[in-house]
Amino acid sequence: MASRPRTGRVGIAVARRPSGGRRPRSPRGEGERLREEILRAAEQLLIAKGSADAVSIRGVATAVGVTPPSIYLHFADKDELIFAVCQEQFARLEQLVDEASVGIDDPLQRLRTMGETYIRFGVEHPEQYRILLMSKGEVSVADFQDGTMPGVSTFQKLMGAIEACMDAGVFARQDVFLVATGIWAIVHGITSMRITLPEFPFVGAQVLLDHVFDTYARGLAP
Amino acid sequence: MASRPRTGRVGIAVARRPSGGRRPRSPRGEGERLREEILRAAEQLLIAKGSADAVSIRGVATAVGVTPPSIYLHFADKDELIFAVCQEQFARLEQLVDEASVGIDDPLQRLRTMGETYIRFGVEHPEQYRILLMSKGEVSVADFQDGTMPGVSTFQKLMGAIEACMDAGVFARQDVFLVATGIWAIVHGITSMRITLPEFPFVGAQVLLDHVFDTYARGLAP
DNA sequence: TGTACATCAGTGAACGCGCGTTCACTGATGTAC
DNA sequence: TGTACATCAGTGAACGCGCGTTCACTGATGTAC
Repeated sequence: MASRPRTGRVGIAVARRPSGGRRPRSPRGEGERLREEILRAAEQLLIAKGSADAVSIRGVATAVGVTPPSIYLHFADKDELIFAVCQEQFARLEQLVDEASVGIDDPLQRLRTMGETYIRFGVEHPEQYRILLMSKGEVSVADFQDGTMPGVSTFQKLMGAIEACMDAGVFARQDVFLVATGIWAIVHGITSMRITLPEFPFVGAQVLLDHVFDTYARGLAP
Repeated sequence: MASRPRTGRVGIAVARRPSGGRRPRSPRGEGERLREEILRAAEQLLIAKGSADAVSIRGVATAVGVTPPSIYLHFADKDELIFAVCQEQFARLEQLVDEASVGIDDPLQRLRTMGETYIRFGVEHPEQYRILLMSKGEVSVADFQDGTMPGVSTFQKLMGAIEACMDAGVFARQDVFLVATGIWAIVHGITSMRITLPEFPFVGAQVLLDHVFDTYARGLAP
């Protein structure tokens, strides 16, 4: 069998300070600036490397232009840093989907747009999506149980759109939560398939999405 | 924020030789035995750890009862070993789905059974499934392009079942490949959702599967 | 106005660890003559 | 039948590396008296 690098992470060029030099110290009282810069660097590295394991404290520190111990001024340990990055990604996905659906009156069209936006986020940010919803342990729903479980508000918007479809007589009336869960599973399936096997859906991405959406909508019709 | 281990792999008890001691040397001419034992140990470790990164050559060697360099008698490097394990998992999934569908005459029922079997494999072997179809780079379709792309025969059986549904008048006649891709995306979505967010589908797993399948079948009906 | 002191935003060096991989070797078993 | 030799299935020790994390520190800036 021909052997190429697979597990190994090779040849990924990684962000460094443009200057290559050391970051100037924040003025007094603005130590929190560094926290932001660390988050940005960690996010970028996560995208470049594609797994939390492959992101190192040292790598993040170098990218920011600071020494490794400085990271610990703002995050208790590596886990807390990775977790913070993931939280931000969740928020971004939610915001995009929320924004996309406003102002669309046709409820079926609104539903379709939400799905398309979700899938586009996944395909355009595959590493973030992978960390968020295809990874093990790095971030789990349980981490959010106390307080703000992410996606709740978006999931509620999804249920709202479905209910609107029922009100409009486009969907038969049935358990909205069940329908929403099913639709999310489908949208997640398409997203995740396109991320893992980008070469696979020899049928075009849009063709597949339209087919699945139309078929499912037809199945949900009264 | 309360901090628990997330990224870190902790406290996973790992297989060792039952005896704890050293493995007896294979008799002459049967050096290939070790290859099998390495594969079994690597598979088990992959399941226990949940990522290829977390499986080490040294760990595999210890589990087998042999020294690390012995691994290199049978595999060129770590990537080749991980890849070989994944190949076996693919074959197992295929075989299960194939076996499950034989002898079921009702084409719609056959389709449903294939999907259920697929999902069950995923849920019961979450780490293998993750490596196979939710991971990055560890195994890619391209690796199989030369020769036997995995899943092809199973995908063809899926198309066969769909075509039978069309012949029986249960499905409207349309592009079989497109329908098969869509169904696979859906089944993959449910599987992957149940693996990543086992706590999520507060609706029961079977309820969700039935709902999605029935809805989709209805959408595909003439 | 001058100065001792506290605070802030970091640094430098080191810790112990596990990793993939290589290299020269060993000792049992079979084979040729 | 005896023995030199080849082969096979491994071993032991070491390589250089990058990792997360800790610890004592430094030097600039503000504040109290």
